[in-house]
Amino acid sequence: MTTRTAATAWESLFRTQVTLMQRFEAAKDFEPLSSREYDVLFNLSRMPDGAARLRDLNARLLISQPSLSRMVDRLAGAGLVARREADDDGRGVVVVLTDAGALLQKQIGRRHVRHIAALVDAGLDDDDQAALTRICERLRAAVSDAPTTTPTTRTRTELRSS
Amino acid sequence: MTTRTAATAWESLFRTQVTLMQRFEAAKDFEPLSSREYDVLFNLSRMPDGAARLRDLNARLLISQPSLSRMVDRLAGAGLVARREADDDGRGVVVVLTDAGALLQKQIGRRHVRHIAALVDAGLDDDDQAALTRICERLRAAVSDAPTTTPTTRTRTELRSS
DNA sequence: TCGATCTTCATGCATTTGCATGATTCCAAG
DNA sequence: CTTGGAATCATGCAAATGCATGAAGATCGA
Repeated sequence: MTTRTAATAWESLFRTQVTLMQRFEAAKDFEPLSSREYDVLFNLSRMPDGAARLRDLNARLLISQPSLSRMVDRLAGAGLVARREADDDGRGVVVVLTDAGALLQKQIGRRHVRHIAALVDAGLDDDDQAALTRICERLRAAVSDAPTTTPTTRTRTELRSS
Repeated sequence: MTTRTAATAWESLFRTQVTLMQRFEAAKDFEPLSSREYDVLFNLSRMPDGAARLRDLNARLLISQPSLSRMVDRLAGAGLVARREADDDGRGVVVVLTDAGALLQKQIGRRHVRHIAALVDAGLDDDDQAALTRICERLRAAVSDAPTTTPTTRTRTELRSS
């Protein structure tokens, strides 16, 4: 059955991500930031002007909207990003990478990329690396296009309440 | 340069994981648990007797040891796992899946696997799925074998302090 | 134009997490 | 056997996170 190979593929992908990320965390690749904070700066650095709407940033992260809102507050307090109001939408907030934020991202990024290469090169040859990229991009594109399934409302059981 | 393809491969892997996990979270696949709590039950379900040392469990998760210790407390309070003392190590704690925990894991797992298959099958054919599994396992094995790099002590900057 | 609904973001509050540290137990060198 | 250090887990406490909700602007049909 094909559902088994699909589940196995996802499990391999997920576990591999966990294993690699454990190494990055253990080596403190993202210091002096948390990995999530770095991810915000990294995503901003890939945007046209180092800027993105809060909502678009949130769409690329595994973090809730309120958490991102407050994380941006902290990053802004540290001078790594700046908040601006979107000129085309009165509700919108644009997060911009400051010079200091861009610099810090580059510094961390250089160090981090070296660590990535050390681990990935040790396990995969160039063909495997290219294949991995191609397959992941294909999967991600397919999922991004597909509509989000909204589940029927279920109750979140509180573990402590039993 | 090879460091670029390695970084690209990791970035693809990571972003794909984020995208898929966002879907799973949005669909509330793990209800009534959090994804992290489900991951604990899932990992236990794959162990010989549904049991594992706290430290071994921690080695498979992206969570700190104190957090896992307290999460196990909550899961035990909910009757999904039980704590036992390791018979061969006075310090050790063995976490065992209870019948209720095993049942809940299976229920969530069935639902979750269907969702996985729906997304993965939509983007990848069988060959790609098999290749993805093979490459990820190869990478994970290589990283698992490699020794952990211990960094020089760095200071964690508090964002709020500036 | 008006009103209903959706979208976007912020805030109150409880829960969860991580860091630093402490208490035990295990282990290995002498 | 003893002792110093490593390994394993728990706990105090501050910080970060998520959920529920609110405020305010945008959008769209009547």
